[in-house]
Amino acid sequence: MNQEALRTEVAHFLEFETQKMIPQLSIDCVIFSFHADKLKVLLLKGINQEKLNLPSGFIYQDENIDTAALRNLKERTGLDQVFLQQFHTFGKPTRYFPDQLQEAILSLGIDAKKADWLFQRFVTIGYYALVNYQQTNPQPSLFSEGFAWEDVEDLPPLILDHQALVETALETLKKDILTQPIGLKLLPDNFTIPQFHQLYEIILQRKIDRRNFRKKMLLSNILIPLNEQKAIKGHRLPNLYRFDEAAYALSLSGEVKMGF
Amino acid sequence: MNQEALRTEVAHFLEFETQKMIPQLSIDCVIFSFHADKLKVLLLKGINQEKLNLPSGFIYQDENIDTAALRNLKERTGLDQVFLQQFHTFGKPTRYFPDQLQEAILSLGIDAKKADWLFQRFVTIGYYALVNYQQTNPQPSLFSEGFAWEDVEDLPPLILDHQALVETALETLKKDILTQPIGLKLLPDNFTIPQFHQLYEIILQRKIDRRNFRKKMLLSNILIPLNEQKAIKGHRLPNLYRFDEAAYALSLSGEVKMGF
DNA sequence: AAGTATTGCGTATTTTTTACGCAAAGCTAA
DNA sequence: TTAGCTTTGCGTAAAAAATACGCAATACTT
Repeated sequence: MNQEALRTEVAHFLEFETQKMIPQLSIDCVIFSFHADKLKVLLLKGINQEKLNLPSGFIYQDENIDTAALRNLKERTGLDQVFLQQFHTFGKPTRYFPDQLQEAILSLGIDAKKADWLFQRFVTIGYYALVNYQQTNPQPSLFSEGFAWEDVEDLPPLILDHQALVETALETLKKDILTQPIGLKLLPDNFTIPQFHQLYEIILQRKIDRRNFRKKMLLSNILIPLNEQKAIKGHRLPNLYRFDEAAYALSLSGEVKMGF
Repeated sequence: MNQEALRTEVAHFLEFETQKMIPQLSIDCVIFSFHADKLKVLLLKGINQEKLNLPSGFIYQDENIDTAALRNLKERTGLDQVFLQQFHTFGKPTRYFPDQLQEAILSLGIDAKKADWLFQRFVTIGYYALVNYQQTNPQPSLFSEGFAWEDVEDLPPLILDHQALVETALETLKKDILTQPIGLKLLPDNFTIPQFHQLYEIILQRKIDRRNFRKKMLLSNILIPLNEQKAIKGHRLPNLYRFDEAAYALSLSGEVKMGF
């Protein structure tokens, strides 16, 4: 997008959209996917910014916050039916639009008074999404000029407290692994047990004996064998499975194990 | 408080305080305590309101949201060192100050224009607190005229979505029981195993064999026997214990059990 | 002194988790 | 062709945790 077109869009946003929105409150999305045996998070590159940022958005006055999060997610990924969970709200008093990005906006020739709406302190509601890497088609947002899927175990520098957001989202993912269909939402439709195993090791952040993992998953009856193998070079071919969604849901709805 | 004094206070709040605060964003606290073998939640009675409400508050522009929650909690309970956890943010577009309370405010002779700040849509950040019933000294707030500790299992009608807030807080409490020192924060300093057991049954919402509960807790080493009994009529006297806080903390910090 | 209710302590069984051996399958290199 | 390497798939055994439940001790009531 060229400078002039950007200026027009930003000016329009500040002139007509912001007045329909809740001030000082935003939504940040931590969008996870699983690709090449790694857990990835979608990041955007802000205009004139070195550091990357999470996709963000605002809330219309007549809009439910969950709906706003879904809308933002759709704008950013093109996806309609997304697994989305609120995980935490962040409200340090120093949460402002990054300085460099402020300068970039103003240097477009935007009315500073209008831009003030953006430059106030913002409290942000964090959501995490689980998406299928293959089906996702990321799009940069108004204030960004590119995107990237980054490995959660090797994140580049992020703006503001976005690093903390990702970490908190990961903690939540860890807690939710027994109660949410995380495998179903992150893995491709057809997957192997080793892939599933790898995903668990990343999320739980520890080694899990692969033979015990396999046994437990097979006994739980949530896997439907496809009688096909995945083509991989160098060794025995792993079997492909898909989830029995009903059985998966059932195995999750069971009471949280509490030691009693 | 008489009408005139209330009018003055509300007018002052709207004139001088609201302009230092984040608009359309509030904090609601679900304050739990344990008393007479029941889990209680602190509720306030709004002026002219039939239904009860949770203690609420607002956030100053230069204030961390967690700090704001603590401040509100202190104002409402007099407690300084409180266990407080954010659990969810609620944002239906129809979250407004209750109609009857709006009328009550306006009937004081408050400038309607000023009062509009209060009557906007509000998104609210939910926190839950665990307090020691004995040490708590609840105080009604600006817009309320009384308080009550109500049994979570038998709640009276609440305003807006406050019922949902309590339920979500309870769900969170259930999830947190293995990772947070819930017994320590809710039980009196000296307590019996049957009390602890009762608390667990209420939070987990199911029967737990009392003999297995006792065995597990004693083996976990978090209980220090006091060599005293609690005086209760009608049967054998239960032993009193206090928590070994370090051991309790240690038993919680352990990895979440995930079945692997 | 008998009856009732609750606490404290113990044993036995079942279920779940953990540890780990080993053959099968597919590729590579000699 | 075959030996070697790697990863997958399947199995057994031991350890740990959860569950079920019997029963005596204590304190009050009648």
